[in-house]
Amino acid sequence: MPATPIAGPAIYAVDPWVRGIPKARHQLLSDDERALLAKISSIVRFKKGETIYQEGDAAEAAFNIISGVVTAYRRLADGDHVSSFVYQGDIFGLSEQGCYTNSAKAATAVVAYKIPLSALRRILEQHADLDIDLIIKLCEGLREAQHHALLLARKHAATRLAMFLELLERLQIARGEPAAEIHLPVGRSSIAAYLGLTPASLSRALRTLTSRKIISSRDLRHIRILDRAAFQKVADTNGAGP
Amino acid sequence: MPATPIAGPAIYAVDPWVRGIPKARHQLLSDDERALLAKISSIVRFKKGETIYQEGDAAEAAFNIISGVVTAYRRLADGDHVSSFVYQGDIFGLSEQGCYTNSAKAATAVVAYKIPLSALRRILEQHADLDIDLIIKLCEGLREAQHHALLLARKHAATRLAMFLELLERLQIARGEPAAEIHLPVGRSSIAAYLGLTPASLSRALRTLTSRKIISSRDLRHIRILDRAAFQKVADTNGAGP
DNA sequence: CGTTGATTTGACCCTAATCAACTTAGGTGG
DNA sequence: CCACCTAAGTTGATTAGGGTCAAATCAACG
Repeated sequence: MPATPIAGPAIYAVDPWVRGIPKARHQLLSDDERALLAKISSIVRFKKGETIYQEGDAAEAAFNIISGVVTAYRRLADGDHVSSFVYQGDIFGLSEQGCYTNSAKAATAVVAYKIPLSALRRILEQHADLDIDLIIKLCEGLREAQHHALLLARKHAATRLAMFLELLERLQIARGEPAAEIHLPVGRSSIAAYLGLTPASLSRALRTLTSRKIISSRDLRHIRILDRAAFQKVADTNGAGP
Repeated sequence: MPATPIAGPAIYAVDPWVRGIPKARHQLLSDDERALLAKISSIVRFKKGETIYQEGDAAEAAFNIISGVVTAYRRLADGDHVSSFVYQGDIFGLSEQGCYTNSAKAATAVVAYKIPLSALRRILEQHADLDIDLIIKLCEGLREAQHHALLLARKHAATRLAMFLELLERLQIARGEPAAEIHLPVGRSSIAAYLGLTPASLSRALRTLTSRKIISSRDLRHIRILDRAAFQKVADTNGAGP
């Protein structure tokens, strides 16, 4: 046996009830619970760009990401809308009446636990602790979706972009990664689809912040915040700065 | 004893797992569960316009609406953003780390169960059935928040408005109310804040649909869809019709 | 019946969409 | 390892649509 075997599914979240260090994310599942879930799940791998499931497909399983990033999106007549970027320790594969409500594709190479819903339901009926963990995680998902809506309600492209970068940075910190630089998990068009902008507008917003020396980008996937105060102002207010 | 005493909190939702009649909403709680919850809750009343709690307040209780409509919103530097309209059978009062993440005010006169979180947590640890009901309801809330984000990502005011009316109609049907006419629970400015528009733009969007004979409004709170096909086209596509 | 706040309308401005041309990045095969 | 090829991203010119601010109308309430 290896020294650190994979213990089983892991759910990371901020506790909705307990007061603690701001945004302290922790592992919700105990070792026993992880082992329990491991017994009913299988490990699956997806190549970058691969479709995991599509909106409307019969939902047989939920997924828990071990590594990589998944894009959850909906296909519309006029292009895609990205609902969320799903990271390690997150869950995806929500269903409504037995069908997935959105599509999912691997934004990077992905390794995940695949948890059949039938088995999951059985376990949830038995183990109240597990239910509570799931409730906590769902609360977090709900808050994130509401944050997304808040972002989309902002009227200026630069504000939306700044809020998004702020979000990525927060997630990075919560994951314990270095946060000097913000890492973009996906390409421009996916970000634009998340922000409700066209790629062209996103590009311009990026240019605006860059030329104002508020941010700088090392390459297409790495952004650094140079002027925190100005950045915050763009993220918070709608009006353009002086 | 009256013939139909108030049985206790009620949660209505669409089951995420079981396939059934499209969008069939039903009562999740059994009589026993409702009685159990009733024991720890109190009934509270709010006058129209009254603030129920504010973002950042210490969260001591969740609420379950018996009658009336509540507006959940966030206060921003440049006006309010409405996250959701909460109806009978819904729950509100989500928290993060012991604090409410948004504000809530009564859009109409409201009667609700107030459920202390401490007692709720205790019950949830015991009763796995109840947890599952809550999970189902949270899934529904998540889907709704994602739908809201989808709506806000649409670029045309008329499209957002149509999607919103569609939503209200769907909810009305789910509640078993007559759906010949769509009832708006709140005033224009709240709707605008939900749609990410200014009241002026909302007014114009309304006018556009009205003058194209797609909808008509009896008064400020009642709208009727005249041309279903055209309406659907506005809601679905982004491009303007001929 | 008047007062107050909400809603509609108008004139103008400004931002992001559009469409298209151009450039860059990244992957492929020689 | 480099040249090529394709998809992705950027940039420019133009336009449509919503924001803004202000005035006028309407509704609700006392």
